[in-house]
Amino acid sequence: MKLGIPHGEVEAFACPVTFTVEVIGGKWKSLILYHLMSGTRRFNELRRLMPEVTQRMLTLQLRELEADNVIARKVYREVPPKVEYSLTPLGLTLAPLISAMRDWGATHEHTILAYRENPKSDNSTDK
Amino acid sequence: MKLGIPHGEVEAFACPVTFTVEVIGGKWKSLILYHLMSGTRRFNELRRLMPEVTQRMLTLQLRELEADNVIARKVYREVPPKVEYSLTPLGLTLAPLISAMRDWGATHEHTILAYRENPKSDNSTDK
DNA sequence: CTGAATCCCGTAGGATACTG
DNA sequence: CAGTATCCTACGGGATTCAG
Repeated sequence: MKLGIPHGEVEAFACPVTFTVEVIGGKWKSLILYHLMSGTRRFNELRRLMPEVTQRMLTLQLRELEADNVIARKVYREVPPKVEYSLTPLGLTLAPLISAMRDWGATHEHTILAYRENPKSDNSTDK
Repeated sequence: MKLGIPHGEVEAFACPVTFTVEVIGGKWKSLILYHLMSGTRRFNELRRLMPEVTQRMLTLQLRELEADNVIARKVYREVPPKVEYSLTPLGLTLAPLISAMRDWGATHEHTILAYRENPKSDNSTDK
């Protein structure tokens, strides 16, 4: 995910939070990392785990994660081809974060979905 | 951030991770939450804390967070107007997550930026 | 001061087809 | 099997102006 930082500039980000968002902030990156937390996965394995992601987007996001050294891509020169993706040591350090995201979502998903359906209308207290 | 779920459908997401991404996955949402963790902030206060965010985007993302009951918006009917944003109890539960993002970024930012400049070229081990 | 309203654009992301 | 290669569109996001 590109931010407003000039290309090729090794410049400190305004805030570390912003940097983290840049690394795992893609639409599918967190989910990819989550599925890799349980072990090495082949390309089509990931596709099956995430049916909503198109093949193209999966490839792109995998490449971005690879470019940040968060995941490793290992190609087996066989027929048929085989490619395995796994977390790098750096990627492993993200595991607690991804787990926290999963836990938070599991805990509050229901409440938030309900709130969206029926938001509080009692702003009257302010008036 | 919209995902491929039909509007108005209170349907469980494929994975809680995806849901969390939807809530805090906007380009600036995590950063907004981070700044609200240190206390209530006025609109222009947030603008000053995040100069790269345009006024329009700040407003939009604040509204989305509000719609998910993650932040609260309190309007003081004065002249000049005054609006305060703060974390709701639900938003507070995100604090550990945001902190973890900040810590991770602070810890690994340098390494990753360096890696981007000079990625490993020794894929030769596989061949 | 805190927005809303417009206008505009780049690109993230989707659908589909083709390939080593 | 694991991708490219195109094509296309929606929306994220910027700049500017107007308003209560």
